[in-house]
Amino acid sequence: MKIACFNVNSINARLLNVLDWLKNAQPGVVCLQELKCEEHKFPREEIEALGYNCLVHGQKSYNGVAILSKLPIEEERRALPLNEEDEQSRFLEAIISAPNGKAIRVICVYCPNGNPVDTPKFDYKLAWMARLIAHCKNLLELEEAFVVCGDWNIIPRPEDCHDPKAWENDALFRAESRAKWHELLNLGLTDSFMALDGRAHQYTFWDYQGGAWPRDLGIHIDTHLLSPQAADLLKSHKIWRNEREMPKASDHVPVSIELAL
DNA sequence: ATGACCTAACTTTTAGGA
Repeated sequence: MKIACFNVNSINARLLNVLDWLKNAQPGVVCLQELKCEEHKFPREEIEALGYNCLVHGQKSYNGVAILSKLPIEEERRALPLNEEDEQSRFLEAIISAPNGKAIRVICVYCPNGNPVDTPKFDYKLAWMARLIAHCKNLLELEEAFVVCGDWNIIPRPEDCHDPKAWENDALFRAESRAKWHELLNLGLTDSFMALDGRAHQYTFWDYQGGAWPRDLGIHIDTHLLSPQAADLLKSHKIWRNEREMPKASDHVPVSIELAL
């Protein structure tokens, strides 16, 4: 089964791109970020028509996440524990039932950007990541298969961008942000990109400005983290780079993994 | 030429993105 993540930068502005990609890629599960709409404005009928059950955690204008699943899906939570009062829709966790009687937990994340770094936005980013780390630590104790995927808003390595110098004081590349990333991985999670590829300059986001796409000046910030039980099932990892070329493309491209499930 | 984008919103300007 294919599990994908895709920051769509408005689901309604991106609907035709998303529907085309779903038909082409045929993922079983998709975690969407940056819906930029409330649940009642989510294009549920069009997506359900392709065979997906939709869990939607929307928000007016900003943020917003969803999980689409061809298999039965049940919501677990729509906020990180101890963060239920968060006004920003950035988290959605569900249990997906496989036909063989097995189940997999899927967590969709849209981690905070955190810029500018000398403001409360950066503190919010780091505190949000700390809560996610605590939650993943608890989930790992269950010794079950789970996948956390989405837009991390963290550039893990210098080679995950074109010019590390240009990013050195940005919230996405600051030492504090990358330390949180390492802390999360060091719990015992597997980054599917690093496990199966790991090459330099394999970007998942290119800014709309400055000809970033034609010049290939991107950053690698979208990937999947897997519990050991999920990592045992990991077959492949793919960045759908060609999607960035499409008319009206999002600034992110879809990323998918194949699990033996 | 030192700029060049995109989106939602009580739209004619702003906030946010990364």
